[in-house]
Amino acid sequence: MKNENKYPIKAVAQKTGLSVHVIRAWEKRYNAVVPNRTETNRRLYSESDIEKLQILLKLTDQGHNIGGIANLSIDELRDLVEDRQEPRMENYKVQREVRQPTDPDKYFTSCLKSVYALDLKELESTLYKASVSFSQPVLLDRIIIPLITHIGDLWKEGEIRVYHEHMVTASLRGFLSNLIDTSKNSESAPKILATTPQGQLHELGALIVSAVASSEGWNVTYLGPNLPAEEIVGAAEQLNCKAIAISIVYPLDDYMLRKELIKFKQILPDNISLLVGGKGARGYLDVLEEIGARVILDIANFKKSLSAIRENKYN
Amino acid sequence: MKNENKYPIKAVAQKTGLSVHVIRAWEKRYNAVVPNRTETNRRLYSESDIEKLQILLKLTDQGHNIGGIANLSIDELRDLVEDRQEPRMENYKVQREVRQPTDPDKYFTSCLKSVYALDLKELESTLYKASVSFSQPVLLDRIIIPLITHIGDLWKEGEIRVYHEHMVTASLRGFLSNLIDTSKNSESAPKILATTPQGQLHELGALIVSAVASSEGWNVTYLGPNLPAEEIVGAAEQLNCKAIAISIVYPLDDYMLRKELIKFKQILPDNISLLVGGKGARGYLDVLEEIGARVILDIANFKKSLSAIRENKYN
DNA sequence: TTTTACTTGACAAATACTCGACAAGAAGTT
DNA sequence: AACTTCTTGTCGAGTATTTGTCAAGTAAAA
Repeated sequence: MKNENKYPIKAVAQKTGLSVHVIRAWEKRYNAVVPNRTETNRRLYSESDIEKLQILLKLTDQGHNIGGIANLSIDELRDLVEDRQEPRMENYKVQREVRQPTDPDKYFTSCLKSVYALDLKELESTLYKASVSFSQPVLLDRIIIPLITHIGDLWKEGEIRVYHEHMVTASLRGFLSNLIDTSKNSESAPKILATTPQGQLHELGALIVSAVASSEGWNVTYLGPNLPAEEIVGAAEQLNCKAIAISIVYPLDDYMLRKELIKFKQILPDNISLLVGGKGARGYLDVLEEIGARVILDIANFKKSLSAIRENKYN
Repeated sequence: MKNENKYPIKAVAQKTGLSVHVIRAWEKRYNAVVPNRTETNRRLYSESDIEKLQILLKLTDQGHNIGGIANLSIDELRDLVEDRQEPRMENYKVQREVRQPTDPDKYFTSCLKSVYALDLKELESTLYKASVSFSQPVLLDRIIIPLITHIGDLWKEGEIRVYHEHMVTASLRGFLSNLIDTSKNSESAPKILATTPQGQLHELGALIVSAVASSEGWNVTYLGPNLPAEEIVGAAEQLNCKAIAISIVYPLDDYMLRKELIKFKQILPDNISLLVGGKGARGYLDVLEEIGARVILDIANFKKSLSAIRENKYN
């Protein structure tokens, strides 16, 4: 058994939500928890000390007076805790069973309709429903990505107005950032940074990339669109990222963007991979080759590159 | 296996957010991290050195005293780190709502720290906790709005880099769009559209506006930044909005923006109110008067205008 | 030369410790 | 209902320890 007296009083206070005053008072008055001390008389608590304090807090919230329960053992305390009602599994089950196997395409067209109608509520609730019915890959591949590319096409052809595109972006951004959920993947997962280079205001591509990378177990930081090369690299370095993913949508050939991309050659460290995707990437193949970037043509391709980088075949 | 000792102390300071003084002090006093040296006695840190320092910093924020943890191994340290993701709701809600340092300022400074460290996870989890502990107005007035204005100031003074500002934007956007939650307010609630005019890429102001309006019971459609006047009005008309809120941050006087604003005079229907806010709005008072816009100076002001419009005293 | 990094020693602010006191509320008594 | 008494969270004063910061002098780099 390890000697686990590792927590100073401040950490205990933060973990339990008690104030340091109260922790000391409980010790002095009732010997609720008597921690070991360092040579210089500082308190050092063990994990079970903390657990006991947590239970005591819960019990006092439930009406017990601290003086009466403080000197009980952990086991005795546990018996006192009223267990709250069980999680409501039934609800979930019912949903699952009732749900009929539907076609992703139906959701897709339904989303599209909402976009035309500028009906945000409808769009979001459809997306939400879809996210319950389908796995994340299906959701991405069959609904969200088609939706985005379709919107992109319509926009280029002038079939829809700018505000349509903005609305979809805003809406999907919210939806996808839920999907990404930074806290999901562990600290130790490899990190990737997603953004678009300066001048590129269309961020949906970068959002897709973020969602895919997240579902592949990466730790994604999404920085929004329109960042200069130095900033992208600076952020990637500070975050210790293994890779940078940038998305280029439009236009197909832009002198400024070309200049912006070339900057990467100078400032990108060896141990960071650069992935470039999006419809617009084709227009810059020569520059991309020169700066040593990987060009991503589709999602499958992107996933492959991710796992290659992860296994250090590259970098 | 390359044992890469390639980071000089300055780089380490930038990556970790610690000062060079502190890094050296930790080495001298506790041998926290003992880097290799060049032939001329300069420190050269490895990646794992940096990682250890980052973990140490996080742990000190979590209440550990540096002297007590500095000589632990990386693995031992990792075990100590709180991976606070699964708040078992029962514990959390009951405890946190009642107890905890109920000081919004603490959350504010804690958020600011996370921004400096580029620690998205930490930032979002702090915001989440704050949203549990405080009412929405307090959350907005005491934490989020100060955070945004502070970031804005730092940015203007060149104290932080562009990617800091982007990170906060991306993160807050996700967070606020949850807060706004389009489906919350009823169909019959008055509608408002929030955005920024063409050329204005800073969207945080518009996001605040959205959050406030939503908490006042409006039905908010957030269209993201950088929309031409025709598009804004077009969208407002199609959505049957009672009001349009646009945010101007910077620069204080821009010819293009002036032109953009004047367009509203031509195309804005009588039954739609135009509200203009943000630090940058002061620079355009003359134009704004001409186009019949309401200038919003602060949040209280904004709320008043909203209820006035709602009651049809105006429009 | 000017800037940056290194070491050492010193200082001051922050933090933790003990003890004692106070006040609001709960519980018991008249 | 009014009055004790008890419980318990909070605070302050005084002391000790911990820790971030800085200055001075030297060495290396630009």
